[in-house]
Amino acid sequence: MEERNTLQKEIIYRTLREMSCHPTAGMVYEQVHLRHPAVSRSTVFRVLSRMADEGKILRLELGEIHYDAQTAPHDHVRCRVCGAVADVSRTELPRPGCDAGFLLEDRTVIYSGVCPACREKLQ
Amino acid sequence: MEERNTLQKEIIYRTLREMSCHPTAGMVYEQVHLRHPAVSRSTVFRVLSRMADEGKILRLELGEIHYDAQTAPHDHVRCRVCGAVADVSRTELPRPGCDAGFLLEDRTVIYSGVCPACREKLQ
DNA sequence: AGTTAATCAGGATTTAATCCTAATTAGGAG
DNA sequence: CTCCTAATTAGGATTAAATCCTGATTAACT
Repeated sequence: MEERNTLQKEIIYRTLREMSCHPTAGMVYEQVHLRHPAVSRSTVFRVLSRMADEGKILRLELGEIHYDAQTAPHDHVRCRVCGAVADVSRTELPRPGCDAGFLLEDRTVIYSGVCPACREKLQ
Repeated sequence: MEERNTLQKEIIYRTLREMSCHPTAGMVYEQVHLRHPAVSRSTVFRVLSRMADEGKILRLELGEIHYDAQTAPHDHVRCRVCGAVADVSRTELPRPGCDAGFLLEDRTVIYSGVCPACREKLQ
């Protein structure tokens, strides 16, 4: 028997799509739990992790793992003040001269900076 | 009173410098503990974290936090098979067109790939 | 040498993530 | 439609990195 379509998967995926804040699994669980208290936390963690393995969503490791329903190529920026994560357009990256003999397959670019809201507060 | 020079800091920093594997705090503690069993785990975590805050060493977040005594500009690659981390030369990165209103200050580039040893095993 | 605030040891605590097991259920076969 | 079975789930236990706490220690200034 192959992959099964369950209500839980549907709920979790739809919830993630509605969250534009690049949430952690815990944050997704909180949202899901509001409307669907019967869905367990294990299920949220497991389903998100598997969907990321399958490439249906993106997994972002920033200390804690964040998820992103937007799978088109893009990079990320994290606010060093409040921790907010946002998308930035992807830039071309030349191959590094020294690669230590690794076969390079993919790359993750995370910018660090200050988000608009925190820029105001710092003024 | 300002920062103090302690034997523990000296030991931890020298140990990190001798480890070229981009260790986690736990891995540094293991090494330190072999020769200096009186140094506590809290101290290793605290000292490494503070040194990273001060810019004396680099903090690398890859799920777990790794440290790097090499502070000259460079990027990193992680083997997706065995988890090994190595340095790669840093490439210039054009500013992204869309930055979501963030003030961009820094960036982290982590390549994913296969290390030389795992490339052989996969053959 | 005395003073004091920075630092430490050691253990408790937190928290994200994973693991475990019995119960449930999607989806194919008959 | 009903049965079957393997995939999935709920819920709690467990793991492991990281942080926090408290009393003891100590670097470094006077």
